[in-house]
Order: sequence, then C-alpha cells, then structure tokens
Amino acid sequence: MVAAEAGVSRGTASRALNGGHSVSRHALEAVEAAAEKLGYRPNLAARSLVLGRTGSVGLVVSETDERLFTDPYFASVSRAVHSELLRHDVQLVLALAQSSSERERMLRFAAGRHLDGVIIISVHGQDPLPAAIAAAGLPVVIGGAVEGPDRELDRIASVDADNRVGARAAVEHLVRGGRRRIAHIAGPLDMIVSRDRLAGWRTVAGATAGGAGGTLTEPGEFSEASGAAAMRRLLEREPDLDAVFCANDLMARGAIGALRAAGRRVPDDVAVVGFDDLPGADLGEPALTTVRQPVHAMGRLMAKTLLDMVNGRVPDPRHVVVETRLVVRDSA
Amino acid sequence: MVAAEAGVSRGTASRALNGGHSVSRHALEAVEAAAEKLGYRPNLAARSLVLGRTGSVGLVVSETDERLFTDPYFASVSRAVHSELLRHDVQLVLALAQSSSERERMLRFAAGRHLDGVIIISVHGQDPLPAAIAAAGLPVVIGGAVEGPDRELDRIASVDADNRVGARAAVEHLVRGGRRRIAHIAGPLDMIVSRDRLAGWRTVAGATAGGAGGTLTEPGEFSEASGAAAMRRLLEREPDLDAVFCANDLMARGAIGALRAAGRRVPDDVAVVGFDDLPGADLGEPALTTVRQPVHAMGRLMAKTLLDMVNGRVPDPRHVVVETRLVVRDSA
DNA sequence: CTGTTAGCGCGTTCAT
DNA sequence: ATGAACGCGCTAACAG
Repeated sequence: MVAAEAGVSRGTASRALNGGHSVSRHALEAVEAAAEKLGYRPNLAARSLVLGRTGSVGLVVSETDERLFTDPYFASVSRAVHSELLRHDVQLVLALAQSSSERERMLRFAAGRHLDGVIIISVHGQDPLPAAIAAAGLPVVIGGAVEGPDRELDRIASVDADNRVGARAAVEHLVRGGRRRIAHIAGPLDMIVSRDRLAGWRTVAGATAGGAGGTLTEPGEFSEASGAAAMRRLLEREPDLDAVFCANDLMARGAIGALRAAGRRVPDDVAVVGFDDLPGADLGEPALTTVRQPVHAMGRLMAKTLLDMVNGRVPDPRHVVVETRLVVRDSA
Repeated sequence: MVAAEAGVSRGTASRALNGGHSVSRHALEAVEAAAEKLGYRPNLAARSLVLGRTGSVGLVVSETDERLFTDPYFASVSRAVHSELLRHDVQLVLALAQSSSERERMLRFAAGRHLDGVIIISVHGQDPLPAAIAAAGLPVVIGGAVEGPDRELDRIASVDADNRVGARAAVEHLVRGGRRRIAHIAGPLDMIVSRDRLAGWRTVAGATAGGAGGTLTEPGEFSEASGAAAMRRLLEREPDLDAVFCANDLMARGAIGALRAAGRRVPDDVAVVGFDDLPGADLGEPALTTVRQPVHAMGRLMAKTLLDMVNGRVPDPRHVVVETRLVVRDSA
C-alpha cells in the first residue's frame, strides 16, 4: 500500500481511507494528502476478495439486444433499478444474456463473485439461470413470475404484476363497451407473463361469442412488427372481430397500424387495448387504452429487495405481486 | 481450494483446471471429477487479483437512459461491441454515466480494476472521464472524435466517422437538387460530432442564399421530439426554406413530422436528409435520404482496438476515421 | 490511537 | 509430474 509510504503503517492508512474511525487527525490528514498526491486508487478486486463484497449488482436481460433497446419497458425498469442502487452507492452492471452460451458466461461471472446479486428480467421458459446463480450462493430477484421449484428457494425472490387480473379488467371493459368478438394478441408463449395475460383474457372472452371467443388468439413477440403481423392473421381468421386485447403496448401500436391498413377504424370498428402504459401511450393517435403496470415502482422494489437479500435479510413475502390498473383512453 | 480435497495438491489442481499442462491424466481426471462434484466455481476476484486481469471490459454511455434506450444507434453499437467481445471470451459490462457523480463512481469502478479497459461513447464537452481512466492505467477507446491533450495519450484511442465529409456530401446533394435555402438541425453543440456535422453543412450551405445559408441552424438533442421542435423554430425564422439537413435520423424523422404538421410536403416543398442510416430509415414514409455510418463495423473496431490495447499492443494509427456514404432515397 | 499479523482464493515459481 | 511456498492488495483482529 503505497499510501503507507507517507508516514504511517498500512493498517492506519486503511482505517483512514475508509471510515476514518480511531485515527488521529494528524495521521488522517497525512494519509489523505499522500493518497491524493499519489493518485491512489484502492484495488477493488483485492477489497472484494477480503470483504466478500463487490459493491455491484447485475441486471441481466435474457433478451435480444434488439428488444432490449426497442421496448421502452426495459428503459423504465433499468432506470428505476439504477436510481435505487445509486442511493445505496451500488454499481449497476447491465448484461445481456440471449444465447445459452452467454447465460453460461453470465453464470461464471456472477458465481465468480464479480457481483453481489442479480436481477433478472424477461425470463423465458424455465430458464435454469436463476436457480444456478442462487445455487452459487448469490441472491436473485426475478422481474416476473416464478414457477416450480425455483419458487421455494430462499435465495430467489420476485416482483410481478397481477397480469391475470389486469388482463381480465381490460377484457371486461371491452365487454361493457358492447364488444363481442374479442381477439387477443399474446406475447411469446414461453413466458409466464404472456400465459398469464392470455389466461386473463380467456376467462372473460371465453364466455362471449358462444364460447368461440376463447380461441381467437395469435402469439406475437412483444414487438411492434409482430403485433401488426398477428393482427393481420387474426383479421384473416375472423374478419368480424370487433376488439383486440394486446399483451403489450408495442404490439397494440402495431395492431392499430395493421387495422388501419386493412381499412378498419379504431375504435369505431375495432377497439384496441394494450398492456404496460408506457410513456407515449397517451400520445399516439388514438391515445391507447391500456393496463398500467407501475413499472418504476416495481423496478425500485426489485432493487430494494435484492439489496436486502445481499445484506442477509430474507424479504417476507419473497414473492410479491403488485396491482395494475386499467387506464381508459380513446382506443377502446 | 476445495478441489484439492480430491487427492492432489492445490498447485496441481490449479494447473488441471486451467490449461491442463504438465498434469498426469490420472490427476487431471480426479480433479475434474472433484470440481464437478463440489460444484466448484473459481473466485474471479481472487484470480483477477493475481492475474491483474478481470476478463471484462466496460461500455460506458455518458447519456440519459432515456436516449440510451431510444436511439437505435446505441443498440447497434452495443450489439457490435458485444458480438466482438464474445468471440474473445470477454464479458461486456454496460454502464450508464449521466451525472458527474455517476462518472465518478464509474472511475472508481474502472480504476479499481474491476475492468480491463473501457469503451466510451457519446462523449459530451471535454469529459474528464476518458483521461482519468487512462491515467489510472486502463486503456480507453472513444467512440467519436478526440480533441486536445487526450489525443496524445498512448492509452486513448478512438474510432470516428468522417462527419464533416459526410455532412458536406449530404448538403452538396441538396444543392445539386436545386435547393438553395438549406437549414440544419444540429446535435447538442457540446459534442464534437455535432460540431463536425455542423461545420460540414456550413462549408457548403454558407455559399448558398447569398451567404445567409450558413446561419440557418437550430440545435436539437438527437431525439425525435427535439428534431420536431427545432424544425418548428426554423420554419418560424425562415418560412421559405426548401431543405433541411439533420444531424441524425431520429431528428430527421421528427422534422418530417413537424413539416407535415405545418402543411409542407416532403420532399416536394422541403427536402430532408438525415445522418446514420439506422435500421428503419428505409422504411418510413418517405424513405429517408441519409448519410450511412458503418456503425456495426465501427463497434467491432472499437472492441478489437480495446482488446489489442488490453494485451499491450498500441494500435497504429491510434485514431481512426472511417468513411461514410450518402444513401439517396425519397426524402431528398 | 497505532503498528503488526493473518488470511481472503488464486496462479506461479521453485524445488523435488 | 507434483508439492510447498510466495505474493497479488487489501481489511480485520489483535497487541501494544
């Protein structure tokens, strides 16, 4: 420790640079001056080796960078997580993990103690990554629902929106508006979020149009283009549909474009409801009726929960579901 | 080292887990089996302490998360950087650094040897971060131009597009098309990119409309909304303008919207040229004439250059400028 | 309040 | 081919 070259011993220097407890004013000033003069930077690798802490947590996105940078949802979540971490002086490390080889690398990275904990969003299928990281001893917070054995692991927590309830509210709103042939553009069916929103829709729509309402669905991929494509397929299958509930706002925007291209007016001919209430949903033409997810609050909660776990506290409940709310605008 | 519990000494185990050189088949297998059984994960913090290498590099974006997730430019760059790093088995760590306190944290993070090197894009003003990181002994690659003393530092390299030339080509194209009152929507003037594109425009436009062409400019912030706002200001100042060159595609899109809202046809009344040629530029209505920047190649080059420097090679030249190319489509 | 010592987990020399 | 010992830079625990 070069700073010790400035008068005192390494122990004293270390104390001075950290809290400054139990150090005389004189020594403290000498150390600070020396550190300044030498441009001293503590080696964080060494520090984390002895402390068992790195002071940084990861936000891993199991998604193509395409979607990461395209869907405002991720922007909102990262912003929320980031701002919460800053308050606790913790560094955010954003990492992509699309392919399984990248997930494997991520696992090595996290398990190798480069991180104190990990937040994972956009989990597809039953991704082994969360459980693997937890098995390596790191706390994991999942943004979204958790099923199966993972749910029981003490090191895994989650923050999810009440997707089923939200979806049901959306479709009930359409029914109240007199719509009968209500279609659904779903998200990728390997994601629990998608299946939950689908289930919420089916509960209500299955009771309309003589039960046929429960089959009128096409999957998309949460992107605008995939929403437009799904909408075209639905129109082909069922030209008479009078409403469509989309699993997110981006697909809703795509659906509106496709409807217009097909000569339908929104909401006169076909009503459209989205999910998320992302920034901008209120601006488009027409303004989008959608289910609001408190994304910012959820992001902060994920961060806060993770930090709690990093500090050895097990949150109770470990799995929280936050409320959503229907926001009625012009499109339905 | 727990793996040593499986028969051999720690040294042998270490050799077995790494190259496997100078280790008997028998010992090697024993160690591998033990590692597998114990779910052994090397502690990367310890490894980087002794090796002086972490195997990860940072991509820091001095930008709001808003823009990071909104401007497809960042998506393209990160994708390129990421893919190149993967080939070399290096972990990408994405980090935001908007405020100066976040930059300070980033500096501690990098200087603390959590990273082997750093790529910085979207540098505003003369950000002290690059020089500070370089001073801490880490190699830095800047995406964009470098001015002043930073340019001479051995540890700083850069990859930039020939913004002046590209801008000039765009404006010359407008002149050839018979346009005379050619306005410019600039980027934030604290960025060299913006000033370079502005200068390219001024070179040519300054010679049109009796010299008045060189003053008809308004700054934006590279976002669609700021492009629209700048366009409105320009129309107010100069209702007769017949063309506008925008410092990026996003602002060009915003400008087109504002022009239409003001009742001007594009390109009939006003021609519009952008910069970047981002995915989607060819799709909109009208398809955008723009200056193509080889973003993917630039991203890969940044990554490759950084890895070279991490390995002790100093690239020559240290500052490279890549060519851009005008892509003529419908909007001008 | 301060100096000393030990040890975090690893790769690597040097003997053997 | 292998084992023992050392040191990376740091903090914590213990003496003084």
